[in-house]
Amino acid sequence: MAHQTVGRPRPGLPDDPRAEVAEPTPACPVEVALAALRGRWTTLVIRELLGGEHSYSGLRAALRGLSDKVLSDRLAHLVEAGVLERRRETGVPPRTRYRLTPHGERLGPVLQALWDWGADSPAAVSGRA
Amino acid sequence: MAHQTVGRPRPGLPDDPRAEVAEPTPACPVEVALAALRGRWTTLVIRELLGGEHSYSGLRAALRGLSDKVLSDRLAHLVEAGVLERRRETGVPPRTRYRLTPHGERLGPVLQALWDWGADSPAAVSGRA
DNA sequence: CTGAATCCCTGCCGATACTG
DNA sequence: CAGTATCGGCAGGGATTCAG
Repeated sequence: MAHQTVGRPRPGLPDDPRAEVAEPTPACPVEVALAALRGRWTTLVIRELLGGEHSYSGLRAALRGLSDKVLSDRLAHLVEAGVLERRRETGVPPRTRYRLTPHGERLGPVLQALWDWGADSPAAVSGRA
Repeated sequence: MAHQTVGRPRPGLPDDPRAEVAEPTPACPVEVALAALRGRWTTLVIRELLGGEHSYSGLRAALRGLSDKVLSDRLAHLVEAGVLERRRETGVPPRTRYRLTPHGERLGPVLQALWDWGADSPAAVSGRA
């Protein structure tokens, strides 16, 4: 009775053998998710794409301060993680469109959960330096 | 109609000014949450505490491979983030108990969301190297 | 327009040793 | 038992430059 936080029979933590890992391994789904979100600017890139697909320069325009290197790093990483889909428009001015995959769309609730927790955080409320 | 993923009127993304940040700033609740979870071993430490309070050595025993430095780093960081509470038992053998704060307990659903997404991830399913 | 290549600097993490 | 001190290696990230 002391802790039933994760004690529900959902396809999650308690019964799954991967929940017993004693080391940070890629086998743990939580690590997989955090690995996908890892890196500065990553969530902001996702947030832009949650609002609809964008071109490379569109993203760069929306996220000033983000260098080319980091942006292309993030995009490649997110494509690799199955979050984004890259579509090249082979025209005279080469265009590339980035959009969320269905799996990437499902990050919406995840980010929402992170948001809700963070918004409720004492650090966010009391403005602790 | 192209994207209603975050289009619900929950206390989250669309209407909140903090959702429009063009830079990774601590003002964004998502950043707050990810900052709390940041660092290797962090989620595993939290997982151990989700199963009930532990002593310092209890955590170290549960998480072999985790050095003292990193463990105390993580604990201090999580206390700072309002996730953990440290309670010193000033007895003859000095004991220190770590337990989740109510706010820390609320990380349960967050980790669940991360788990669910990661478990559904192509990288986890198809075992992509 | 869409990146890739390079350089440098910082911060994280692990190992070891030491203290109250 | 519960940490802190110190050091070194390595990866992440920013600015700039170059290429397709």
